[in-house]
Amino acid sequence: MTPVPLYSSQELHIYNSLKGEKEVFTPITEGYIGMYVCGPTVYSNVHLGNCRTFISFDLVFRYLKHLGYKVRYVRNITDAGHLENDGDIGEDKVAKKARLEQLEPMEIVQRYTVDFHNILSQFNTIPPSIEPTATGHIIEQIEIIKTIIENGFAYVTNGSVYFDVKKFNETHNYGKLSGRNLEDMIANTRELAAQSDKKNPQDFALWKKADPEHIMRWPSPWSDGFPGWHLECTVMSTKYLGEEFDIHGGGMDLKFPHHECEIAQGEAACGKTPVNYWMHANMLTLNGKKMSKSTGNTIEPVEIFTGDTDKLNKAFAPSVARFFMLQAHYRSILDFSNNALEASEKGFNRLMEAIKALPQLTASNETKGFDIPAWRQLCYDAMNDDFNSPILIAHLFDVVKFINTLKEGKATISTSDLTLLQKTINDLVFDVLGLTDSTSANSGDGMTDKLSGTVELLIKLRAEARINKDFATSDKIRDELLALGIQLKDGRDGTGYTLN
RNA sequence: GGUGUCGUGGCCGAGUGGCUAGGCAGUGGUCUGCAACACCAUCUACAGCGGUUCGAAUCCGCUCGACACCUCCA
Repeated sequence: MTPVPLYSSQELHIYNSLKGEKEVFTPITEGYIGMYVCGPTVYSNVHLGNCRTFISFDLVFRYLKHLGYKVRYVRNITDAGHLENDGDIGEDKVAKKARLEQLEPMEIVQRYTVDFHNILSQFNTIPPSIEPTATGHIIEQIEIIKTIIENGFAYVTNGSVYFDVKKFNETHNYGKLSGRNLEDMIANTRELAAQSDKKNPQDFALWKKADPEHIMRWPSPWSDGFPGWHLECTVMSTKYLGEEFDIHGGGMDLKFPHHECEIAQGEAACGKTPVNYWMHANMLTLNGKKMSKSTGNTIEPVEIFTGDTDKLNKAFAPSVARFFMLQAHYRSILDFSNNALEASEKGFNRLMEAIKALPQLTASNETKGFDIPAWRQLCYDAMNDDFNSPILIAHLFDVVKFINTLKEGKATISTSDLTLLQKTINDLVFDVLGLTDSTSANSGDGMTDKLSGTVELLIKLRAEARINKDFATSDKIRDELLALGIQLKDGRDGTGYTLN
């Protein structure tokens, strides 16, 4: 009996949040994919939770490209801020921070955009094809508001423009993504919006008139003000990907109201539902609670890279943190902890050690002990099943064992299988998972020729001491090098070393 | 209050009706002057109660617990 995997073909299945189930992925235009992911609001340093989402979609982007699709990946920068309290004051987050620190708003935006790019680059994410900013698309936002008003789904009050959810719901379905229905939402509205400009509490702002002290503002037919948050994604996705596109991603916390509003805006403006496949990446938690800037329950990537935090016992390489995240499925909640990271680091190093041994392997006439083509298929089956990276990684560890038995000469591999193995590892570990070998000496504080020569000399001296049974000297060399972060490794063919 | 997700071995974390995921830790072994490192082997868990079924961690119901969204959030 041959086991029949869930998806035995090469067909890619994606869990579509809109349908609540996995579907075969079919792009609108064969061979091409339009993908939009909601980017960050650049008013503070990114925390690790933010990064998880972008790493999740980096995996998606990488795999789609690996499958041969031409992908246009659009990820915005929210630099106009959001309405902080949709309903009354309407304060812009970026502008608020600017006032507190006496900086220009765009200075804040610049600083945290640079930080965002820097951190994501350390996590080895591939930059999006287009990274548009909200402030760069004010004109387009104003234009689409006009269209929505013309189509009868928005109204103007005191210089602000609101989306008429109730009206929209008469002919469309507001709530189809998040599984809510408007009647329930109205029935469950707790507080009465007494002094609100809105007809209904569910209505959301498309344009907000700015208070006099509000710094970031633009002229519009309705008032000097600023666009509503939900609108920017609709405008930028439509502009660069069209009125209908393939994939829209974002954090689970954006499902409602943000993405629900995007659907409503798209349908109200264009008469079409904008997105075929909605994908939501789940949250990274710390101490069992969602990471969130506002509650202070966060850890910043820099703290992980330096180990300079009481939440960790040591520093961890970006690639280890990335590996840790990929060991969980993107739709699962993942809890961050020192213990979990340490476990991942050890597994990651074991994987990398096996991969480093690949070029030294010699091929034989036939493969014994492992079925490389079948293994490769299992790896792809895992990825085709809604980007199941943890299953892929489990399969990678199966091949690690095989590589180790090859190293010990207890198994053999044919030339063609060895080539296939090397290619598959290269494709999946480096191209798709986007891992990098952080343990090798090419990192910044790595070995210089002088230092490596010195270590080789010490190894030689230690070997002589051991031959003379002068273990006091040999142990001193070993222990003091270890204290410096250089670990000697005695093997059958002599002594090697690694940098810790 | 409404909506939804989830509860898996010491820890992390896959899996959705029968075929013991995987990683880490632990244990046993190989290697070693002793170690460390590395490698091999091993450890049979699915919140509780009831139901459906030949068979349930997986489906259904209830109970308990956790989390998320309903306000800015990745």
